[in-house]
Amino acid sequence: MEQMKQMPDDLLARCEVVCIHPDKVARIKGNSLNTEEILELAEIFKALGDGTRIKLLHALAQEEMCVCDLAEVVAMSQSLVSHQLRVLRNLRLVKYRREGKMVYYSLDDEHIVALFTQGLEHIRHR
Amino acid sequence: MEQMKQMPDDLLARCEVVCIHPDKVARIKGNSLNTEEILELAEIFKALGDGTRIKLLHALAQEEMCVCDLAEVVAMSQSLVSHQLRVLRNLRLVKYRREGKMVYYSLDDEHIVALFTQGLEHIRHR
DNA sequence: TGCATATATGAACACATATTCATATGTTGC
DNA sequence: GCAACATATGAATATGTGTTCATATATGCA
Repeated sequence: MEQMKQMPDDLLARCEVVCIHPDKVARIKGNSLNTEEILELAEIFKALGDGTRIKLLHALAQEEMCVCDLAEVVAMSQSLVSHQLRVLRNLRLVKYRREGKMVYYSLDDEHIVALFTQGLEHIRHR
Repeated sequence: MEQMKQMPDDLLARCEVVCIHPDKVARIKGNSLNTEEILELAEIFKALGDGTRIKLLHALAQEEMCVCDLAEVVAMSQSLVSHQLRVLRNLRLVKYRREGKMVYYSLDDEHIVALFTQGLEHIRHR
């Protein structure tokens, strides 16, 4: 802490460890994802990063289902299922249609199944 | 709440909304992932569900890099990068090798790149 | 209209987690 | 040994998020 006080101002301004390979760093930096892509990617993966939502998506990957059936399948409360379906809905991972009192959900994106499969491959091969 | 008190005990024991399509529910339930698979899948996707880790992985997808260079590339502190690299290490998504004072990280799994690509495809096609 | 059912949602809580700060560990060279 | 550097890590904090509870909305039926 006291050594910080002795550093010149320009070094203080940088406030970071020195980089070792400036050329490599510049090259990789030039090929980085833009902010929007990073945020969207993180959102998608975050949505898949929860056991309850994985169960829901895996069920819906097989068949369209109504909310109360989904609740039974994943053995959780209707309220929780509804909340999580909204998360998936907002990310357009699932779509829904109303039929009388019931609402039927299904997958809205073929890529999701592909991500699932790839993820399963991953954990099964090591 | 008072209506709960009036319900017969067996209904209270179920304590859930009635399921509408028992046959369908049974079928989907029979084809569900096991607990361990769900947990592992969630862990992997959770690791990918963070902007900082996405940046790190995307950089490592191009080239092996040492920690201080990674910190410079993602424009974050060395401490944070180290913490996040540990997360990726524990999940065996990255591996490392020591060379003198420096530690070089690289991807430990080809599937990760595939997941990345698939995710990018997803957000770019809609 | 009123009641029952199916779903959605706001609020609250508990828990996880990303980030920062300070410091420890490990390596090189003197 | 010591000093400088690269990395790792524990503690603290702040923010996010999964779950529950109560309640609201919407549809169908008598």
